[in-house]
Amino acid sequence: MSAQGPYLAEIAHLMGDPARANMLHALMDGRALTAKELAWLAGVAPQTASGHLAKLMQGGLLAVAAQGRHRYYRLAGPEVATALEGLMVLANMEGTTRRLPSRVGAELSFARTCYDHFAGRLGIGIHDALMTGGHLAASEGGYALTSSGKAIFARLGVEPGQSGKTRRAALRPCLDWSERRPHLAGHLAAALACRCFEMGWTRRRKDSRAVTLTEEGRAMLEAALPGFRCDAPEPSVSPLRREPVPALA
Amino acid sequence: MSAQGPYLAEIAHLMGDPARANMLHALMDGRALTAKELAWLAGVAPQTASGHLAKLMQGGLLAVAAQGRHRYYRLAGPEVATALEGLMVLANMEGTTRRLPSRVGAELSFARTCYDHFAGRLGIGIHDALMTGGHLAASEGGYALTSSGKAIFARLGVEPGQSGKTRRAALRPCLDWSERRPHLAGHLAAALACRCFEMGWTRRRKDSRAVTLTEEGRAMLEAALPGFRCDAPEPSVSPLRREPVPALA
DNA sequence: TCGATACTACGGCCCTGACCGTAGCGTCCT
DNA sequence: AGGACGCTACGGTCAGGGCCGTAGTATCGA
Repeated sequence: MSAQGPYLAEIAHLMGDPARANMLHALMDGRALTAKELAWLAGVAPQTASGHLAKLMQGGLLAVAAQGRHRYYRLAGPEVATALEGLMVLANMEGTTRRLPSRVGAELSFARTCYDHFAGRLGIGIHDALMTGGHLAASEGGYALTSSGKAIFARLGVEPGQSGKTRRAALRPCLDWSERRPHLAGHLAAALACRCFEMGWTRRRKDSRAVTLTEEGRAMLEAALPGFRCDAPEPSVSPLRREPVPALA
Repeated sequence: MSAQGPYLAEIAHLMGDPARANMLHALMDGRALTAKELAWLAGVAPQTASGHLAKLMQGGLLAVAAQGRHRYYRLAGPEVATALEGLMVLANMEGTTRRLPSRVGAELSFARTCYDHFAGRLGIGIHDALMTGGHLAASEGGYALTSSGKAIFARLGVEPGQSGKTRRAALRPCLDWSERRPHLAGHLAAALACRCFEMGWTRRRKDSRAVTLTEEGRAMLEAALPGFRCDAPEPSVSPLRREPVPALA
């Protein structure tokens, strides 16, 4: 039986505490945050957060970079984000009874970052436009760009460069937890997202993983990506800070 | 922030108990097991198992079918298996310190079922042969078969039938936790596995997710799938029942 | 050099939840 | 009908672990 169970439980147990889950969720946009920020986000005292972070480190889920008197924590790698996404798919689907889709922040389901790439309707719009345009080809473990796809990326300022014939696919589908359809992950997707932030086509919100698509960004994507569409986000009601809504009872 | 954290933690917490993790792991081959079998596999008394199963049901991770005085539990859906796979990737990778790959049962890493399709080197062999042969094309969220791919599946006795233009891809990559490379999932992969069991090309082990590739099965796959290769499993040392090896300290 | 800040280490409180005992209900076999 | 079996419900016990208090170490700014 290879004794997988216990290890599986070890990892899941680490993610199964509300405070730690909040921290991991906050880190899913790929940024690195300080212990204090994470403590605040998780809703616990810094001492408590420190203990949680130590456990997550020991479990190999986080990596840390000490910089002066700050310690910046980030997810240890894309596999961690992938695993979390898998759980979030369940968390959003489980028993139609609870968690109605409407509860998901409108901005968040419109566009957000997923570790290092775009998710939400923006991510899906990009995926679909490339797919229906025939710019994606099957490749080891995911997609590769066809020549027309490479041209599109080049036009957007992302050099598809071979990146050394790596094992992992440059692009791969990643199931979107809010839309329940795939968007694009992989290092080319990350490079595209990076380029979008760099050029001001998209902007990060301050205290959320939500992303804003600027007018210029929309124009650029529509020009470069025939068939791209991505309906505007509904006007937000309230930023809805933290203090999670009361559990289901 | 959309209060994802708490829900995420809820699901992860369910998976984070050793007994429950063992149950879920045992169900990952897609079969349905009775409460008593699961109790035995998890190493707890039936009363305890019953409680765990109720929790997993309420969490939406399991589905149950009552048949006479037995209750057959199974995973609620492929998403659950996917989420578990995501965690197992972490569990096998985490800190090179613990869990050396050698600990994974040789038979298990050679061939096993992953929910409803093949994983391990067998699954990867199929994936790679189709991929390098150019039998896969990119498709919404995964792969589709090219015409040559359809011919191969037809030759193996699997009718690729459109299955009604569903949203989900017929084939999609699924990261293999033992080999750390993708194998094929999706309903066509499931149909292929089903066909292989049906024809006696593969056989299930009794108390393990490991799968045996018969001589006939190997011959069939090599004949139908140009480029297919799948090295034999190392002779197993001992079946290594359960009683998980002592934790890392 | 001194204080402020960021973080971690330790200790004690307390609650969640895993466990199994007994008991009860429904189903199958003879 | 009677007994065996599969499963679940309930109650008591107990350990694991989350929480924050205080205290200690390292870094930055003046």
